Amino acid sequence: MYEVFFEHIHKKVPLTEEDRALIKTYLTPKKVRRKQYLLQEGDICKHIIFVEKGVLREYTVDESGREHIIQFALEGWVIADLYSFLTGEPATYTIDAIEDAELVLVSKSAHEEMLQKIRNYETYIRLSITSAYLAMQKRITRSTVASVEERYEAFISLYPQIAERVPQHMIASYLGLTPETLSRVRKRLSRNK
Amino acid sequence: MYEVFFEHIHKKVPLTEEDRALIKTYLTPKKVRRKQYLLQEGDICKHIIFVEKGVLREYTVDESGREHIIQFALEGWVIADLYSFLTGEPATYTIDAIEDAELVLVSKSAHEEMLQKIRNYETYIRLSITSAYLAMQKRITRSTVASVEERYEAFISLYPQIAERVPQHMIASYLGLTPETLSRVRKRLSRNK
DNA sequence: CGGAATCTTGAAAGTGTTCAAATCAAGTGG
DNA sequence: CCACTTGATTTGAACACTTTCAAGATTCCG
Repeated sequence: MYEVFFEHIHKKVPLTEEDRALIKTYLTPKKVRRKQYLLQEGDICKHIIFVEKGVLREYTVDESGREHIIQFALEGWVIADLYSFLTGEPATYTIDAIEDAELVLVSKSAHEEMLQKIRNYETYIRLSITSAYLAMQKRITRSTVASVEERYEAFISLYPQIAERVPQHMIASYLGLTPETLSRVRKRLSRNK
Repeated sequence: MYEVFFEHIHKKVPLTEEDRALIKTYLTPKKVRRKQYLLQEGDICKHIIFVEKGVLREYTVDESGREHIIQFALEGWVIADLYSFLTGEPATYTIDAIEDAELVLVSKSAHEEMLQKIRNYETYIRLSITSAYLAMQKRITRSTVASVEERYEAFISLYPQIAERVPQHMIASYLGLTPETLSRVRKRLSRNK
């Protein structure tokens, strides 16, 4: 239990056995089914969610009812409405499961205590958010610099596992396209090969 | 000297006088003129740049020579090609001054030493990058959910100082539009008021 | 098996871009 | 301080690309 979770931390910082044991006392495991919500817009985000197994997504719904996916999370990824989690404001995003999933939850109080008590936990969080920031920055840059074709291909090569396990219209949503446009983009790309 | 810098840190974490004195030993002041480069694509980003006064911008240039601004930085903001700074890889972004500016530089060795020696510095960095992450996430969300008009108005109300001090075509670049389109957007908006 | 979800395709409409030119504002050197 | 050059903004018309709406084909799942 928590193997993927600790492996993920271990990639960023070394953990002593005590640290590890202490951290375990703060964690809550959770299993969810496909389509199950983990957070709904308007709720307060009470946990940081770590994915041990399965796939989640985070998205907003605009006035006309369209979903805009801002993030996927599969094994080894972290997901939350961070703004809501940190401030206690209602969430603007919804999180649900695309596949049945096994998760590890970290509550706000657990998070805060660990930040204080375990220096390596703070370092882990700092490094994680830094990676997330860099990934997001690349994403923004690509969205203005690259063509739709290039953005799709970059997505496929960056996240092949997501592309395999997630329906195409959700990838379209993530890329900011309609499903129809993505379908046509794929057709164009396949013709040129 | 360094007033804005320390004020900015102080908003996130409390600093003892010793911390403050110690941090000062790691800082390098720098003045630059309008249009002067602080980092060029291909160089290695050797410093985190804190803006005491003036305005900087960070951008990439695509194959057809068009500039895409990914970030502005004015008083109290931090800017760098973080990926290049952290990994030592060549920078993909260029940073230059839009106005004459007074800066505070933190070198990589200074940054690393401070992270180790000053717990509050690590916390400050963690909180800063978290804010930057949240801001960027909102930006991505807006870019897919909101209309061009809404994005422009959101920009103006979020960053009125930037709108005042930066030429309009740079705001267009930041928003992912051509200068012509932004000009027309502004016209549409002013007609409706 | 059967209904729901997903993906594809077509035609029309909408929106931003491109290219060119005119106007306006600003900075520089004489 | 003016004249001149350069940069910035605006406007127009044609064009390119994505969306919208509708419908058909395919796949998935209970």
